[in-house]
Amino acid sequence: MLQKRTPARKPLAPETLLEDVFVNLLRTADALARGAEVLLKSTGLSSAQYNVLRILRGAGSEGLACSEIACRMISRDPDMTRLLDRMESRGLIARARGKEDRRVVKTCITTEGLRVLEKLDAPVRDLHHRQLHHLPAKQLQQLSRLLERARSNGESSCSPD
Amino acid sequence: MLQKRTPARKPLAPETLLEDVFVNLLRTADALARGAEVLLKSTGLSSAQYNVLRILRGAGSEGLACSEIACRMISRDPDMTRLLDRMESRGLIARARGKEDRRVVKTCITTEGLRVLEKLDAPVRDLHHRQLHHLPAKQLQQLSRLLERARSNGESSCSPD
DNA sequence: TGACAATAGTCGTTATAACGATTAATACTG
DNA sequence: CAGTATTAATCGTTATAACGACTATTGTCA
Repeated sequence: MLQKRTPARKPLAPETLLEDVFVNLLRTADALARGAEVLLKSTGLSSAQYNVLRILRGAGSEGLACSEIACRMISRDPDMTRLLDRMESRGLIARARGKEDRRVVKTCITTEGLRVLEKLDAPVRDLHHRQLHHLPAKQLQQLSRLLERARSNGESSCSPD
Repeated sequence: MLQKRTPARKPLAPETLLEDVFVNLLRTADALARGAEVLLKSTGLSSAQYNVLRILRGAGSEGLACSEIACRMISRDPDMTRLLDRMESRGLIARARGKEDRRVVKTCITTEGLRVLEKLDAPVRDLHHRQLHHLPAKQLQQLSRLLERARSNGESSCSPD
């Protein structure tokens, strides 16, 4: 484990290493996200809307508060209200004031929302496969683990899906 | 190298592995990008504008065509014209029609743009350090390499900075 | 050379994002 | 139990992004 096996793939530039990681992360994320947006465009969903639907499907039938959705999202949206407004007007979600705490608004996915989501499940799996299948499973796990570590610094983690 | 040393950090779910990578990539990128936006907010630059300035500083003094900038950007912007409009009106860049091919518009960074950029150099390095210093160099290199591989599928690579 | 296609960039319009201030309901505190 | 702070969500406004259609310049080829 400690034998000198660094393959010197890059000249080990210590100054630009952090920046390389930063840029590569953003570039790769943008490339993957763009693929997803192309796929979603046919349904008229933005990736934020798709993400909300996924979160609501994963949550129980009792629904989630606005702020809970916001904090579970992949890319945080500062104005959940109007994002949900648009989804409600398309019939994808339903909202209702909470009974106990009348400040909160519980949001649920509708059957229409579920239907739209289900039609996307296979294409999305397929997309991920096309995007990432050229990496062996071991490297995918390594990557996933490193990514989690990378953001383990300053992020308030909400309870996962 | 082939001895059974998988530490079983995760139950090796083969179905959700691709999705995990996808979500972790987007989440981590968002976390890092948000830090950068906070830093840039004091200067009034968006991250796209900052990225353009970096690209133009890296390019020679002869400037770059609109489309060249677009294709080197981290997150592609579909409307370079108005992005550059705003930067020009703030005096950060200068534009001029090409002499040989009068279709192209060459864009250069101004001394004002360079000044703004230089004031950000140290804070940005510092930010990257704060965001990522908890990972040892070896893991950072691994991560960088895996990210490059991950997007080596469907992306048209422009000449790097 | 003259028609047609390709390329570079611009612009009109609509929808969305971003920022801050605001309202409403609940929790705390003396 | 009144006053203040906190929390949840909404709204007004401005700027930006997204999507096409459009103009101008250059290349291609019969």
